[in-house]
Amino acid sequence: MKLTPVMEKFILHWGEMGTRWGVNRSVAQIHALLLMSPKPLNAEEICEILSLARSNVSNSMKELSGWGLVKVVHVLGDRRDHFTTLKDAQETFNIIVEERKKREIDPTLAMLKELSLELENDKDADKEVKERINNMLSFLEMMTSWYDKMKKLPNSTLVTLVKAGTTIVKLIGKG
Amino acid sequence: MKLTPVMEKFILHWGEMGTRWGVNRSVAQIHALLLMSPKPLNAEEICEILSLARSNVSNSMKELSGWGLVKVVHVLGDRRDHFTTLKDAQETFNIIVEERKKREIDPTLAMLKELSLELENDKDADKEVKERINNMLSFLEMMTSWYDKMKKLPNSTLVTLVKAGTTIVKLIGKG
DNA sequence: TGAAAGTTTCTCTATTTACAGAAATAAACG
DNA sequence: CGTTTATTTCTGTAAATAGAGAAACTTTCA
Repeated sequence: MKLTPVMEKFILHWGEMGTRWGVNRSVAQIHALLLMSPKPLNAEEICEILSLARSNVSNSMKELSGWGLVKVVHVLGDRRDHFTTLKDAQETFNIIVEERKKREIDPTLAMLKELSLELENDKDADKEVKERINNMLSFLEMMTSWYDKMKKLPNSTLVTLVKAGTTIVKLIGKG
Repeated sequence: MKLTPVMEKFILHWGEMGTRWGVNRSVAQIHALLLMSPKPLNAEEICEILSLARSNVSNSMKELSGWGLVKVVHVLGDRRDHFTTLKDAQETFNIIVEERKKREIDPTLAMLKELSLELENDKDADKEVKERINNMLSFLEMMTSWYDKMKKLPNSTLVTLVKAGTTIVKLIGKG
């Protein structure tokens, strides 16, 4: 497959952003390539197109699978694995948000719960500290329980809700 | 200042998570320390408590200022800078989300706009690619414009909205 | 204005992470 | 079953990042 200039720009950008999103350049570039590719690609093709080592592609595929972002498919008469990724922006976004929550929020939530419990049975504990820990904990709990509800909704409902954003605020009344 | 076991746990955890959140351990530890500290701390105190080099603290303070997470205050009769951070979870969260959006979303939004424009004036461009770029672009635009509206609301309204999450869905009707 | 106190910038090293290439393993087919 | 093809794991090196300590610079006050 030959990359068009647009594809190349897209892949390079995605690769650079990858580091900010918590994955390395290779992983993000491969994801970008699969997003652009009209058909599933095998590992060898990915190596060639992106000039990456075979092992690097292998490991990156594993990481992308860990994120749930790539699927392995097979082509008739070819025993090699071929890889695709979801092409829908919203689905992709949902997955990334979910995974990042797991990695970036859940451990902190667990830690806060633990500390909150410890502080409860601690008569000498500083009142201010107790208060702040509990403030963080209850804020995060509120946000995550809201998120859990939202993610159960079908995407179409979410779109409706998001588009209705301003209307909702008016309905509920400010404050 | 002497750290209690709870504070220490909190600081160490925050430090570890920092790397996942896109800041280094020192920066995250300092932020955690300021979150727990009952009073503003000067650089020297931070060095001692966290066993960090003076220069490291200085650079970290600069980074935290860049995030808008710390404020410099002065104590009467002391010429040294003293540092505090917002103690409210929601405010802190708002700032972090805003900053991460700037770093993690905005550049991609700009890139997609650019590519979308290029593709528009390109008769030979692959139709599929065009479609995917535009799908991503319009999804991100929808999300960010929703976010821009939400962030204008006072926190209390946001809390109401989040708490009313389920009710809203029922009001709007599924789909 | 110069000594002291405070802060920042610079330089060098240690640590971590990324990634290529080789070796090892596993699967498929004749 | 051995040979070919595909994939993964291992090992070493390069690159990036973090962070200590020294040097340079700035501010404050006597």
